[in-house]
Amino acid sequence: MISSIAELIADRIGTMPAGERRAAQTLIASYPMIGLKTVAEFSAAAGVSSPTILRFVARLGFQNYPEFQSSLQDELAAQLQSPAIRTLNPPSPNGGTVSPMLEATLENMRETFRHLSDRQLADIAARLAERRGKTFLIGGRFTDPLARYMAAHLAVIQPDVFHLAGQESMWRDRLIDMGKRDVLVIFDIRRYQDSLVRFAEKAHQRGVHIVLFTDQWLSPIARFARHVIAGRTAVPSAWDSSAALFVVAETLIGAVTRQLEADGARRIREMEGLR
Amino acid sequence: MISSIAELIADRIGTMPAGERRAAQTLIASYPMIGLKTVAEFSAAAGVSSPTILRFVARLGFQNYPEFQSSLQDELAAQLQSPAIRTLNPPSPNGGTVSPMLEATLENMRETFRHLSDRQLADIAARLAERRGKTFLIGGRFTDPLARYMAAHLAVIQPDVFHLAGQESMWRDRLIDMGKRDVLVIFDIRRYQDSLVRFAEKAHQRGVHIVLFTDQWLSPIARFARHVIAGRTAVPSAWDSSAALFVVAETLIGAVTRQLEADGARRIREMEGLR
DNA sequence: GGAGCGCTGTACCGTATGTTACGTATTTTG
DNA sequence: CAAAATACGTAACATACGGTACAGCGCTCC
Repeated sequence: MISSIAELIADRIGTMPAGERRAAQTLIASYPMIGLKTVAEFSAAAGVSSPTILRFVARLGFQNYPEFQSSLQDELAAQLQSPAIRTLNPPSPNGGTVSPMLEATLENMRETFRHLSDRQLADIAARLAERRGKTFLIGGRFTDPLARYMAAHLAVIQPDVFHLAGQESMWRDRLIDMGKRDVLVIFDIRRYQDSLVRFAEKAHQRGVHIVLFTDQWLSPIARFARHVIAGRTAVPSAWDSSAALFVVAETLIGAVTRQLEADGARRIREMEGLR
Repeated sequence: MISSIAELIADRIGTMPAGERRAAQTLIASYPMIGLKTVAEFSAAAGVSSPTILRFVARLGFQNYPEFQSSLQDELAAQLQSPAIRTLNPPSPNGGTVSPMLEATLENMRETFRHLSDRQLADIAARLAERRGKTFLIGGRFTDPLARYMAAHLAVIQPDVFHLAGQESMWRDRLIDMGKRDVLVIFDIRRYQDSLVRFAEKAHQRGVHIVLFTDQWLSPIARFARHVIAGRTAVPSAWDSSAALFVVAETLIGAVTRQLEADGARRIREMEGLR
């Protein structure tokens, strides 16, 4: 079975004429970067003419050059998605069935935070901490517990934190209370829920500051969101994993808490007194 | 020092207008693949117009789009050359405040799973999968969302799954329905809630099979529990972290699902038909 | 050694791509 | 609340890119 273009080339390089073989060798030499550049650059690097490159690509079975490039990109994307899990985590002590799940989850978290800057988290935390308006949280079918989790914590350290639960009609009515000064935190991963999208759109129209927790494919709500947190969700299971988003949520909770403490919020001091 | 385009974006995303921010978020979400495609595809994926994409790359300091793409390609090439760099993220590129939190969380998970045998998880999963009785789930003040999360999933793949919510009196009444054949999943971490302990004790007396998710100091409920999952909760934050327990819960959900599929559960097949 | 075949490059073409100008909408500021 | 500034998209534009026709060259095989 041939799964990569590199293998495909290795398989057919024997049957190629001299010029195309040079093209093949050049591509293999710095695989796959040259293939992502233009035909002209490729041909120059290989020391052949442009048509030879195109004939080379055609021989590999591609209809045209862009199709060939897309294929290379897909391959790269797949490679980046699963960044050689083996090479990373210490050769799991448990050889059993749980390990793959844990390994994938750990990797998801690293990957999620890699694409998430301190700056971005700090911005969101700051927005949540500045008590100008209200904070609303809502989630989808499986992610609503995350919204609840976050709401439960935030509600302790600041007033006006509301988790939107129950029927769609229930929270839609709450839109009246929302305005420019308010923040709406939404959790939405595949399969994205229409009701949430509609809700987000309406809130957006009212000028609500939307913070979206979603997966790497981005819920359509990203259109309306001021801040988007894209977490990795793929695990070897029938279900998607929300663990990475959960950790981001906890991080955010911690950051907001620290922020409020730094601001010397009266509420925090009073609360410590109550314990 | 900014070395990658991703960091560059993270640094400036705050100063970008809405449209360009969408472009930035789209790129980050599936970094860097979208950036290698055409402006038209990029703009479509981000839901903005082509000029916005170009303004976005211009703001990042590139003269034109091809230059931006070349830069991305160089970055990719460097990454592919030395996959080691990818893996050793630990020398945290984020010198900021999130890393310690993430590191601690990852370590908590490893530590939690180290003390958790496959056997133990398999036993619990088996107990949950064998449909002799009902499954009840409940949690404490901050962990109840975990109970909800697990209940939401289990309820999809099997009947008689109940999340106990609301007032204490509410779920205490449900005790009448519980018996030897039933399973009660409890989440309880510091500070342990008396109400939960009392509830667990009563359930135990009725012969209910108790599965306890708790922290490393063990809730008093451990006395009555048939299975105890002790997760690490310590993180550099004002709050305890439930992330490790969350991951265990997801693992368990996955295991139960697999088990039921293996059993060829009628319900699973019917459900796939309903989609 | 000559005829035939196949490979390769030059030159040209059509088009898809990146780019720019401008008008409208939206937000910000006084 | 008005006016200015900024941001965004539509549409027209230019270029450079991929694609193709064709001619020359070398190679192979009679």
